[in-house]
Amino acid sequence: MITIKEVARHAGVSMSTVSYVLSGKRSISEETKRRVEQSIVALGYHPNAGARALASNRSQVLGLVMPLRSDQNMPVIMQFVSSIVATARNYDYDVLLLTKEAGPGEAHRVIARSMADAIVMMDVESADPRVPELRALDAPVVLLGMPDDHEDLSCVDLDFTAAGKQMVNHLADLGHRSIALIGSHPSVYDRGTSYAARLLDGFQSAAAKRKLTASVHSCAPGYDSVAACLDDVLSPERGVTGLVVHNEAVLGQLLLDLRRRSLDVPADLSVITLCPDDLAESLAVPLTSMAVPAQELGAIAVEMVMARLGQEHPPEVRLLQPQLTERGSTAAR
Amino acid sequence: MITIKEVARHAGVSMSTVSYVLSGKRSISEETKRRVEQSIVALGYHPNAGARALASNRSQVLGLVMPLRSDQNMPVIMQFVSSIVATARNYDYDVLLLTKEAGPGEAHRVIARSMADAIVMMDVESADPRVPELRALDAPVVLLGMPDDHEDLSCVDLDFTAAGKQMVNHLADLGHRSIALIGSHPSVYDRGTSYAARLLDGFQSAAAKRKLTASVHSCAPGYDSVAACLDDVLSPERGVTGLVVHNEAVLGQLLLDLRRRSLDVPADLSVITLCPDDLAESLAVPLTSMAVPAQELGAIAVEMVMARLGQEHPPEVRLLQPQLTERGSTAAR
DNA sequence: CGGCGGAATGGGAGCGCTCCCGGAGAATCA
DNA sequence: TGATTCTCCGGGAGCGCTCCCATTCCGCCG
Repeated sequence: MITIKEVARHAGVSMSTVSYVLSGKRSISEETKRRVEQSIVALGYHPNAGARALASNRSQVLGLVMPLRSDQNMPVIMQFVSSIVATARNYDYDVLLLTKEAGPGEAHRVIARSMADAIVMMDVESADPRVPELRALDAPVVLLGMPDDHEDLSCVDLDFTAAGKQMVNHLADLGHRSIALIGSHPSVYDRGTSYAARLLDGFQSAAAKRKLTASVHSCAPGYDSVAACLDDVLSPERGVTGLVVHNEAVLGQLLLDLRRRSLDVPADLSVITLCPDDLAESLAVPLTSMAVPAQELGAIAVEMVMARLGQEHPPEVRLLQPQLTERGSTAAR
Repeated sequence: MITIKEVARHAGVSMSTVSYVLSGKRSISEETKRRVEQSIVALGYHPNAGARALASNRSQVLGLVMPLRSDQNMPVIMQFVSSIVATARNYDYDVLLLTKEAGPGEAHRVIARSMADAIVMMDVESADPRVPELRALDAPVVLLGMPDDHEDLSCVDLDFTAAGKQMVNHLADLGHRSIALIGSHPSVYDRGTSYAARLLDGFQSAAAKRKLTASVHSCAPGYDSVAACLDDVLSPERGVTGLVVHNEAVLGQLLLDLRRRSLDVPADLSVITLCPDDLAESLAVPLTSMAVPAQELGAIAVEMVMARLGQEHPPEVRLLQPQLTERGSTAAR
C-alpha cells in the first residue's frame, strides 16, 4: 500500500504538504502542488479512508435509512436513492445503506461508531417509532417525509396538502361538482403514512371550500378490487365526473377498467393523479398529474444535511410545492 | 467519545484485554470478561470504526454496486438488496452503496481507499464494461449475473437456460405443439443483458429438441404495444396455444388484453412465466411460474464473498436451478 | 527443588492520516 | 536599516484501535 509518506518522499516534500495539497486547506505554490500531484499519479496513491477518518474525525459517509419491503412505490424510492447518492458524491460523500427493517438503532450504531457523519431517513411515517431516537443522535439528521411530531427535526417533503387542494381546484375550475378520491391501499392509511393523510386533508378541505360533493375510497391493487372500487365510485347516485387518484399501483388497471366500461377519459370522466411523470406519460391514457419531484427532494435532503455538517443550523421543514402537468385527461364539464 | 482506554481503566484491565474481549481472539477468564462487558455498557462504549479499520486493515464494509435506473425489475432488485444487506449484517458487515451509473472505477476507488473489503456487483450484463476492471481489483468480488467472459471471476445466477428449457418442456409435456416466447423490452436485448439471452437459448434449444413450432417476440410495455404484440403472436396461422412470458412489466396488461379478446387462460391459451412469486400470485389469473430466487441468490453472493475474505478460493460459478410452481394457468391440449 | 508448559494478562509500537506549532526567507513598511 | 508581515513549508504528536511480544503465576514432572 502506498502511503502519504512515500508520496512525500517521492515528491521531495513533507507529509503535511502532501496532505494539504489533497485537502486544499492551506495554500501551496503551484510548483509544489504540481510535483505532488505528479507523484500521486506516478505511485498510484489512494488515501486510506480509515486513517483519514481517525485523524480528522470525519468519515465522509452518509447513512441512508431506506425501506426495503418491495411495494409499489419502488420506482419513486429508487429515484430518491439515486439522487441522494449522486448528490452525496458531489460533496465527496459515500452512502452507507441501512434498512428500515433492521430496526431503529441502526442509525445510532453507525453514528456511535463514527462510520457515518450524518443520517438521511426515507419513508418516514406519521407516528414513526424511529423518530424519537433520532433526536438523541449526535449527528445531523434529515427526514424525507414528515412525522406528526417533527419538533427539533429537519424534514423535506412534498406539500401533499397543497397537492390535494390543487387537484380538487383543477377539477372544480373545470366545472366538476362531484368528485372522488381513489386513495391508496388501506394498509397505507393503517400504517399512518403521513403523506396519504395530508393529501386527504387537502382534498377534503378544498372540496368543502369549493362546495363540491366528494367521496373517498381506498383501493387495493388487483383486478377485482379495482373493479369493485369503481363500481362504488361510479354508482349513478353519486354522479361523479372527476377522479383524483392517489395510488400508483392501480392506475393502469383502473384505466383499463374504465375502457372496459366504455367510459372515455376525459369525455365521460376526468382523471387527475399524483404519480411520477414517466408513469403518467406511459399509461393507456396519458394523465394530467402532479409529480412527486423525487430527484429534487433527495438532492435537497442531502444539501440540508451537508449544511448541518458544516455548522449548527436550526431545524427546518421544507415542503416543496407540487406542479401540475396537463396531459389532457381532464376536461370541462 | 468513550475510548477503549477508558473502558480498560474502568474495568481495571489493560487496553489489550478489552480489545480481546471484544474480538474473542484470545481466551479471557469469565470473571474478567464479565467486568469488561459491564464497563462497556456502563460507559456506553462503541468502538471507533476508523481506528479499527486502520489498525486491523479491515473495514467491515461490503461495497454493493447496484443499478439505479428505475425500470420494471425494481422489485426483484430490492429483494436482492434486502437479502444482501441482511446477510452481510450477519457477518457483521455493513453495505456501502455504489451505483452502476456512477461508472466503473467506483469499485476500484472504494477498495483502493480501504473503504470496503469486498465487492458484490449486481445486474451484470453479457459484455459488461465493468467486468475487466474487476479482475484487477485486489479484493474479493462476486457478480450477480454472468457476463460472457467470466474467467477468473465468481458469479451467482439463476440458470436461465434451464428455466427456458423447463418452461418449454412443461408446455410440451402438456401436448402443446406451437408456442411463443414473449420476451423483454427490446432495449433489454440491446443492452445484452445476459439472462435474457440465456433464457432465449434454453427456450429455442428445448423447442427444437421437442420439435415444437416456436416464435419469439420482444414486447415493450404500454397498452398499445402489448396489444400489437398479441395480435402478432395470436395470428391464426401460427396456431399458438402456449405462451412463455419473460417480461414482468407486461404481465398484467397481457392478461387483461387476453380477457378483452375473450380468451380464457388456460382453456384457450396456456401461459407460463418467469417472475417473482408474489407477482405471479397477485395477477388477474394466477400464473404457473418459475421464480427468480432473489433472496437466495443475494445470500449466496454474500456468503461467497465472505468465504473469500477469509482465504484464497478459486473462482466459482454457481447457477441455481429454477423451480416451477403450478398455479393452474397451463392445461393439457 | 529447579525447570517447564500453559493460561491469563499487560505494555506499547504502529497503522496512515490531519493539523497544530513553528521556522525560513521574501516582501513590505516606517 | 531593522522591524513586521506574509507566504510557504517541515516536523511530528496524536487520533483509537489491534496484535506482537513479553511477563506473571500457576500446577506438575523428574
